[in-house]
Amino acid sequence: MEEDSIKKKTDQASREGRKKEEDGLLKKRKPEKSLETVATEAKSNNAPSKKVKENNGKESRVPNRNASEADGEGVALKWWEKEDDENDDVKWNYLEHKGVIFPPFYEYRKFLVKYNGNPIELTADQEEMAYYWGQSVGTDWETKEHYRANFQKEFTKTFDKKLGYTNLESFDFSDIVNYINDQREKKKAKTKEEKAEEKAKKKVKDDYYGFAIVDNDKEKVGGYAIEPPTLFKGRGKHPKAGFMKARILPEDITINIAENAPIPKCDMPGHAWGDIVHNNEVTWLAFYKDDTINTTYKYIFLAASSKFKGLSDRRKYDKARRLKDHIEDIRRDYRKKMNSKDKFEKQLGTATYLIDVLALRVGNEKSEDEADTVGCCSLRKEHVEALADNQISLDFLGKDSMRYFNTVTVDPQVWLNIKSFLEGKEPEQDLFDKINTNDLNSYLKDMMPGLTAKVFRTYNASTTLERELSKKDVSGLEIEDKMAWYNEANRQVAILCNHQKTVSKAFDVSVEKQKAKIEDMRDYLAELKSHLGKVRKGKEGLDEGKAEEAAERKFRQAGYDEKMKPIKRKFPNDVERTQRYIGDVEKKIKSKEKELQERDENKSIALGTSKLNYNDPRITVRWCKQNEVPIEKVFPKTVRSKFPWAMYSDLDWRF
DNA sequence: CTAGGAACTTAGTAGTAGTAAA
DNA sequence: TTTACTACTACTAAGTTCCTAG
Repeated sequence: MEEDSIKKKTDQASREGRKKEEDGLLKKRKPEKSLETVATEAKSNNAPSKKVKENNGKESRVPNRNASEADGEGVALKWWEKEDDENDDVKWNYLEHKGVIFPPFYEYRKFLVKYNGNPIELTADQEEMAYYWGQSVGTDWETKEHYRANFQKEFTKTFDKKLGYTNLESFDFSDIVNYINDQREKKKAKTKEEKAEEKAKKKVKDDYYGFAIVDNDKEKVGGYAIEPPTLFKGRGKHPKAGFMKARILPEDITINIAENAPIPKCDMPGHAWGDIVHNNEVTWLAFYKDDTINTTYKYIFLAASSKFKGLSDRRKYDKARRLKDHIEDIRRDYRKKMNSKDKFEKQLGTATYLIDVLALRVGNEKSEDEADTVGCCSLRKEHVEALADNQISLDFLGKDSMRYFNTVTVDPQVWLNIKSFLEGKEPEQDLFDKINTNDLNSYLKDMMPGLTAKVFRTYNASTTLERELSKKDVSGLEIEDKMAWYNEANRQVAILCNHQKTVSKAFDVSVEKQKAKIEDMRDYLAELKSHLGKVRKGKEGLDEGKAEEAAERKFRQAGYDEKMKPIKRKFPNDVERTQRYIGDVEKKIKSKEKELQERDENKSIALGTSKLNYNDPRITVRWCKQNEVPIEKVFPKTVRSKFPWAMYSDLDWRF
């Protein structure tokens, strides 16, 4: 079941590819079922090996193969081994799945809730809301002003005005909060057996809901669970954070299946799907619209490992690669525009420059009901400053309200343009007042078919990764150093794209501990050296117990608890071994320091986003092959399962 | 030509599972 | 074996893009 080495896969793939060409078998081969396939299907009851009658009398189809398996077992023909005809208005000819699963209803427990110290009665709906508030107590959400205010508004308006229950602070939800905390404790205290049992239950659900049949393939479904109602937790200062997110019922759901596929069973008694459609020009399996928090569309799609996702992902990267052939032209062109007398052109050129050079997002308009975040086209004067020496400073909240804060030297013409665009404007006025995202994308389309602003992020990310990786020949290095180098290149991409994560609360504490431990190792090193001197002179060496006691005392004085133990002391009574120990400890200190430094550099940078969405995986695969780094060292399981199509790229592949 | 509907990609966080260190 | 920390995954929010209707 373990994945083969990449090399083996490549050989196999190219062999098969060649064979097919020779045989003229590029056309769809009738897939034969291998023994393995049959065995797998028999083992997992997810594959409908018997024809099952569903409620509309249609029969479930038996998939020929499991398309989500990338390990080569029992798969007759994989989509990435076929030519991409690019023409896929029709996404499927057959689609069958089990629909979605709903969260349990709220259980009305009649908790004791007080207002100004007096017990009050809550209806089931009120209690449910209060319960969701209780879930926020003790988290950061509890103290967020807008979240509090919105919840207060929405919750208090459910009461009769005459009661005067208007103030969130005056409510006492401790009964609810205690219950929630109890439940959390219980969850933590679960035994191995209980956990295993839960896991088994989850697997049964996964086996049932987690797969769809698309044409002849069995495909993995993405998230099929309907989001439970709760208080909306929008990022940043979202105007609607703290409001109730509605409970979704089957009537809200539209199911998309083939006409001749069985209608999935609705798991909520007394309810029925809102609609059944047979739209084979889209890839979604189910969808609903939620109007409680603005208007949001939610979809059930296939998982990232599916053909639908993989094919469009590969197209995305290939489009970004195509940009390579146009980039010089485009850069020349937008620079020309930057110099134009026409203000529209001037802004178009300047904005394109920022998107290309700083990897900014295009920045569509947003409504009043969303968090105030911006991208390139929606930058306002207050976000931009023209400094001396052709430098500009950008400071704004981007997607997910992540701060983009950067001071860069730009092209002199860009600097002049920005300065002029800023002139005479109020802080809240748009930097680019003559253009919008539509103009920008139309311009890009003219320069290259299919080109849009986001392609630049993919292009620049992948280009950066490839360039950074090639800056050093790592072939002779230890595997850890190779990985460190890969991560360093990955880091450069993450910085370019401004992919951040919040530093965990425990981070500083754990860094302090690490430092103290390194300090302790240094002490030990000094002790070893002094011990060496003594042994050389034939004198009695240091005492291990005493040294450890002293180190222990030092830790306690610094306030560390009992669990924090100093490094084990060993003072051998011969020169040779002592010297070896010295070498060992020195090495250990160095590696720990390096580790610490890396942790610090990475503490607020998220590498995963670029790995999953921006870096053409074939760059990584090639680099790994070239440097004999097993792919699983840099691509965790989920990443590998997303990119089966990339595993075959060989040594001369270039982005 | 604009607003907003529809479909799809990209994003960070919380919590859990896995693993290394002690 | 326990603890401490890291790595992953699940979840769901927040973008982009394309399109259509008014």
